[in-house]
Amino acid sequence: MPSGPGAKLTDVAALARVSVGTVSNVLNRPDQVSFDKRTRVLAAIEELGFVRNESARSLRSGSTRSLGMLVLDVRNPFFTDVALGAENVAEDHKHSLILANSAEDAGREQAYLDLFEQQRVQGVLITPFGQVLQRLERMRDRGIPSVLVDRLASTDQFCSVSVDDVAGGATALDHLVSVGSVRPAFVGGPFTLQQVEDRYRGAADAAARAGVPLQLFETPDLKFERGRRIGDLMSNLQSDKRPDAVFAANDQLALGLLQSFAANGLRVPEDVAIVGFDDIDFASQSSIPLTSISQPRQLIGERAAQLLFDEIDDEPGHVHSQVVFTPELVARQSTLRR
Amino acid sequence: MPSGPGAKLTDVAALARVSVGTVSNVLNRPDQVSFDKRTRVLAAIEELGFVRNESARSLRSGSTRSLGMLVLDVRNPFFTDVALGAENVAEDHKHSLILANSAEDAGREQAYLDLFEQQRVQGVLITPFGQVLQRLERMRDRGIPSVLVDRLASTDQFCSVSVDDVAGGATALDHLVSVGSVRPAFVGGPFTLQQVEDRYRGAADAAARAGVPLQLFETPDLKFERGRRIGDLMSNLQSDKRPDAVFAANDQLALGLLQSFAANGLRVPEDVAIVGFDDIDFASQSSIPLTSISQPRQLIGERAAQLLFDEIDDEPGHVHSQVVFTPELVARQSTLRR
DNA sequence: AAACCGTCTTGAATCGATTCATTCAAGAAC
DNA sequence: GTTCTTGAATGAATCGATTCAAGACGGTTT
Repeated sequence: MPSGPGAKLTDVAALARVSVGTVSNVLNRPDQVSFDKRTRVLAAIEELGFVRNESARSLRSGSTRSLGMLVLDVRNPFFTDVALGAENVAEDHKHSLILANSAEDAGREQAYLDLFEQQRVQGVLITPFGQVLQRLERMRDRGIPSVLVDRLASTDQFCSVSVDDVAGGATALDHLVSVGSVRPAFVGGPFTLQQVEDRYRGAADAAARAGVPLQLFETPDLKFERGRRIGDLMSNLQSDKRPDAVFAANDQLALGLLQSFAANGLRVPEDVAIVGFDDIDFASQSSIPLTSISQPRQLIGERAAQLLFDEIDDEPGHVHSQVVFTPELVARQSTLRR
Repeated sequence: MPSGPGAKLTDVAALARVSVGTVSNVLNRPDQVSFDKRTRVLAAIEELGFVRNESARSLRSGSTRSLGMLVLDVRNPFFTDVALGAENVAEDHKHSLILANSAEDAGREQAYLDLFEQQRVQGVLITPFGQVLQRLERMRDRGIPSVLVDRLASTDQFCSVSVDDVAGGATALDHLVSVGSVRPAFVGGPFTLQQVEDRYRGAADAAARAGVPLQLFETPDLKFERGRRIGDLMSNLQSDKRPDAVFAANDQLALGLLQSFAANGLRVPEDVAIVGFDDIDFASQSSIPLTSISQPRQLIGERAAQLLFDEIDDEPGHVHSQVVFTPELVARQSTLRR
């Protein structure tokens, strides 16, 4: 019968009639302890229901076993997929991942970075929202490195893992033109998000090359509901003014548009074709499956975590690297009439 | 210019020419410190870039400022919404929420509970997967209480926040019958998940009352891909054997079914009507919007966190309570022909 | 001037696991 | 029989913030 709360290392040592050092060794370097003492200690641990106090452990040893991850929006499946990839790598390194949500709010972002510093996490994976690069540099100088996720590092001060959003934007627009669009539009915002900016720029360049105009619908966020509203707005335009194809800055927006068009009696893709970005699972699961620009979501998380562990383990000799994946078009029904 | 890594409390005290106790007071009870010392201390903190060491803090004070939350599947938007609600309440209490993902794996579930114990979290929010109730009781006896989320506590040993899944199941089936189904089916599993079991039972009872048979398609999980496969399987049935309506145990399954039916040329709802469960955002955003049984997702998370804080704060006099929300039908196009 | 009071401030003791220099035992080498 | 070597075990010192009993200070009252 395990007993009450709060057995500590010394209690275990007393019960097993060994020193505290030996108990600690059983916990951390079990092969350096003789068989019979080891078994005695393990039995004592079991009997007392001893659970090691992580605070004491990391205070003394000076290092925690955790990473912090700060994403723009936990409700966006893109980010939970990235987080999943990162979590798997963290687990391999026997670290845990603390997942936090800045919710596109600069204040929350700062608050969570405070928290990560206080907790002395070993490193941070972050999709930045506000102006945090300076702060991240400072943290790195104090021993908490970070890796930028889904965002190319504009300096050589950080590792980053991202996709080539400009190329992705161009791919999307080329595709729309190739299925016959002559009045394409871009929907997305805010343009302070680098991802949005880049996707737009890629699309705008491609449109210029193709000799078609690109209409712009700027939005304050990238949520479903926003897509719905923009969709309603477009649906009310005269058909010769209405875009015949839309490139949305992410899939949530795109799905909102899709639903709005369906509700307003517009046919997709005949009246309006749609391309999204991210290729979240729900894109293909939608009953008019959505054409999207696919990012290797889990892989992004995995690589980011690997780079972070490189920097953590290897502090002095570490060279920052920028991993850039090329996103791929996945053409589905929302742009392809059958 | 903030200096190097690792300024500690004593450094701050030295620079501000006060004692460590005073610095600690500035941090924790600022109103008990005179104005000029307080400003001196704050200036020193600023100058040194001091960040308090949470490990040391919680070792000495004996308490952390964090909750653990363990969900079945972070990739399911239902759970991220619940987590969001919980996180907001945690934030109000100046606690942070450590979000972890058991991924419907009993081993991971145990591992994360180990972690939470070692970290001495103040409490745990959990959607149990394996047999963990005994363990949770033991943890509570040692001072780490937990609240069951999306799962009715079968004992009076815990607080819980859930919805009435039996009623929800009945509502779903009644609705299908009311729109004309005579050959409804239930899709879901594993039945070791209480939620699945209850939703099925409610539906089965309702079917019996209505005098229709209820076909059962049992699944090993509740993911999209599974729904797609079951959908393909159903689509290949002869039309007089094929269910004319499906109640899926959650929305991800339902959306998989929806997509499969569309791909196989079955019309929804004319050939097959579909009801899901959870009413995640993507349910309504699907281009044939999905009828679903709605749960107050964020509210579930909020109430669960509130109950947990009640128990944390109020340890001796705490009475466990079961909050049960009644889920609501949200009828959309997947069951209503226009 | 002594006694008293409330408000600030002080600093040594403390939380619990880890570390590491030191001790010990037993076998190997000479 | 003595000295070395090796592997295991020991336990006091340590990590950094918090706590709290005790002290300092300034002002009031008697």
